Amino acid sequence: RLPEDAIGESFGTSRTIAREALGRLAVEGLVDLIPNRGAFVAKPSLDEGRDTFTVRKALERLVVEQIAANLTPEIIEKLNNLAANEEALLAKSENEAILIAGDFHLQLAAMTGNTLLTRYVTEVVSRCSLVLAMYGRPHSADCGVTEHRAIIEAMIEGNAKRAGALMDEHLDSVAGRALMQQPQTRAVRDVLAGYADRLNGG
Amino acid sequence: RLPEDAIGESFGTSRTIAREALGRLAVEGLVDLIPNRGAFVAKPSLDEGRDTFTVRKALERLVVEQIAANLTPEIIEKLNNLAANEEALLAKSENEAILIAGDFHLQLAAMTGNTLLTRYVTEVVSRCSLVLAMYGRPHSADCGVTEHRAIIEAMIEGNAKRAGALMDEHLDSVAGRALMQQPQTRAVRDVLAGYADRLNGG
DNA sequence: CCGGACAAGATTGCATACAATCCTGTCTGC
DNA sequence: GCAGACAGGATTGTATGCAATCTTGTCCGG
Repeated sequence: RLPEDAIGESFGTSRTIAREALGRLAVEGLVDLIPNRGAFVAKPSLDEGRDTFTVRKALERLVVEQIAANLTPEIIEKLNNLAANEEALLAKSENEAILIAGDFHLQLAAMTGNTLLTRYVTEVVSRCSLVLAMYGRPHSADCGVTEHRAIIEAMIEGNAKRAGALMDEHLDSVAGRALMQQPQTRAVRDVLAGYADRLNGG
Repeated sequence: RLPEDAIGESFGTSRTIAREALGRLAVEGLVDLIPNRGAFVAKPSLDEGRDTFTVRKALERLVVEQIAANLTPEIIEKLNNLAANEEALLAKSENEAILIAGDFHLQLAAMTGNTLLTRYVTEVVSRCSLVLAMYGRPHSADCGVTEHRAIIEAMIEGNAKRAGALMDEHLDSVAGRALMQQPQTRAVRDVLAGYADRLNGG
């Protein structure tokens, strides 16, 4: 549970701002907003999780296709930097791998220059992170660096189709590791998550 | 311009609600919200318009592919009803053609059962309507009924690829009629739109 | 011992009040 | 005649107060 008073007070502001923030998080799908009940951390079902990944695949496929189709020298340089940066960061601290991996997808989206597309990708990436946090096993959210590298190379070649296919594959593998496998353990995790929520909330 | 007071009063409510509504419209891209300045009807640039259509194409392609890939008897019936309804309504009143055509795309999205996808499609359809209203010539927003019919048939056949391609084509033709042609008349329309806004606002 | 009604507390929904910011028109000085 | 400063008005940003709704704990009746 996320009462408005508590949020506002913890941020040194009033309920108005907290309310607004919760509203935004609600449209982003990170919190559920129940009328006259309040805000709760979103608890997407497994089906909703899959739906999110479905949309994400379509959007990110568009991202890489757009980039590959509109190559400029600056874009190519950015892509190379992206790959180098990622490897460097990942070698340094393995703990923040999830955040770094998410950033890769976000920066890719930003490279399209398409504001709406960037916003949507940002949203689905957040949602997917939440889904993975709920249903994924440890490390299942890791984006393989080699997969990223392959996608980048395909884009630099200008091979939009291949880049799109690779991104699709990549997201499938991330989602698959978390959402498709071991359907019987899901129920257990669901129950556990439910208890955790109740403990956390009340 | 859209002052909060006026909106609230016109709806018989206070600024709080009006403000919230404007916030929602802002995330939907229908109004621009400028800090300390207020809300204005969104005036997307032509590039933003094209970006919107780009995203829309990817999303609606996903919609028809999803439907074609998960056919059930109920879905097929709905699709047939959709086609029949559209023809009937369109024959009756030509004036509301734009709204009816938009509804077609929305109902299609809803059929996927994917909440997030439905929300995104709803958003991009709204945005595209705005773009067409700004830059399109009269009737350029008409969705060809025959094109809709063709898409439906492809879906019923279970031919996801063909349905996707047809939808792509369809949206290209709608966008193309409005956004690509006659780049020199664009400037004129821009100026006119600017004047219209100023007259309307103040 | 258990189920339902009821009251107290808590929390949201909405309206309003005050402060901060910005725009507009005017006035002065050059 | 014009640029810049300034005051007035308007509008947004935020906080707070009150009513409505929901939850929870308690008490009574069966």
